[in-house]
Amino acid sequence: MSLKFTLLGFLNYGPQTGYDLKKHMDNSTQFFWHAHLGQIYPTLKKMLADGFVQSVDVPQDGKPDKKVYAITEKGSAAFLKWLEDPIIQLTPTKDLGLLHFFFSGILEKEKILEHLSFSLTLHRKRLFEYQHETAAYVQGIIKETGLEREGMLWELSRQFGEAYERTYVKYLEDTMEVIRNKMKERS
Amino acid sequence: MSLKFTLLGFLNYGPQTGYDLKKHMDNSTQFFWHAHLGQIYPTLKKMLADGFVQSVDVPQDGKPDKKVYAITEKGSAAFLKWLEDPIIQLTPTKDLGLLHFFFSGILEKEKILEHLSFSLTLHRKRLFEYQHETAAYVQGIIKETGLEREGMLWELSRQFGEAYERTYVKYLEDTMEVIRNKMKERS
DNA sequence: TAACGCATGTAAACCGTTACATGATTGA
DNA sequence: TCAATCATGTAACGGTTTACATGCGTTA
Repeated sequence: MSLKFTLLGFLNYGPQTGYDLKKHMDNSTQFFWHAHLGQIYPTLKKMLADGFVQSVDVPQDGKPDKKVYAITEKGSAAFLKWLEDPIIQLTPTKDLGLLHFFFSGILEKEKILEHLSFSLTLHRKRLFEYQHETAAYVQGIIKETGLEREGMLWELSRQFGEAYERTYVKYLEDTMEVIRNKMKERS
Repeated sequence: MSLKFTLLGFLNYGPQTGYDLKKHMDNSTQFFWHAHLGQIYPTLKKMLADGFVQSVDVPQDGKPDKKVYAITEKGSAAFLKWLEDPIIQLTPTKDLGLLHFFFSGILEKEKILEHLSFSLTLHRKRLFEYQHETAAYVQGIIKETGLEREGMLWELSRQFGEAYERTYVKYLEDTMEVIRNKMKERS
């Protein structure tokens, strides 16, 4: 249900192919909504059948044909309706790393610290990505499109990601200290 | 695949029914791993068939019969193996609220602020839950079980939830200020 | 008396990932 | 020459939610 609105959201900026949509998602919504091509193509097909989008086949030479999708009146209306209604529930979170940590009581202290350290590496890397690659991409798109108002929201969304990873990194650092200093060795 | 390990993790503390497992999850892992009974029962059945757990039927009066599951040697070994291997990838995040915000450029400023304010209410409530209900539950379970080492990890996991919601609340407050002061009205 | 808690389960529907299949062009 | 990029799609599988079905006891 939400992938549909994600796709409508991007198509609302202009006509694109499924392949383009995937790339845009990978560069922006990736960190709060992602999808694989194996899900995107069938979803677009269904949206076409339901009249939310139209499509035009564009032959290309040296490359496979493109199927360019554009949002319809019906699609626009459905998207606007979705935007105007508030999101009234928190999206349930899943985090394998935390689950793993939660159950780690039977492991040795050193092993727990090793796992936390690995997790820290991953989150530092992600934080760096937000601060550099993602930040640059957002600025690039803003200049390209000239969409100042939208651009502000894109940049603020990126800032959430940055704040989240900053918190995660700090948490892992602090937690490692606590485990190191306060946890007893296994008996 | 991960629900299996979640269930093994709880069964590792002692034999329980599917219904018990659901309640424990709702009170602890809920915020980083959750499941419905409609998924838990079939998963336990499969784990039984695969030899990871055993079960005993316990008749009760005035209440339906219980099916109490216990972890087996094979289950223990599989769980320990899972614990010892590091989690080498970040779990992809989904957050409908952020997705919605990301695409809100065509809404009026007031509407965006309204949505953010609603989200803020939800996150403040969740933060409060972490600080009170969840904190009390964790302390209760630690006293009940006397598991000091495990208890430390349960409490640290709760603290992640608290830190996360604190960051979220601060982000929403700051973001509302930015929108209020810096965003142009729709032209 | 209506709702909630206890307790189990199945079935349908839906969402999401991975693998398979095709095939030319471009860059390392 | 190998990998990546462009471009589309299907199929199999797996994970997740929701609805349905049952039924007694307790509490509001």
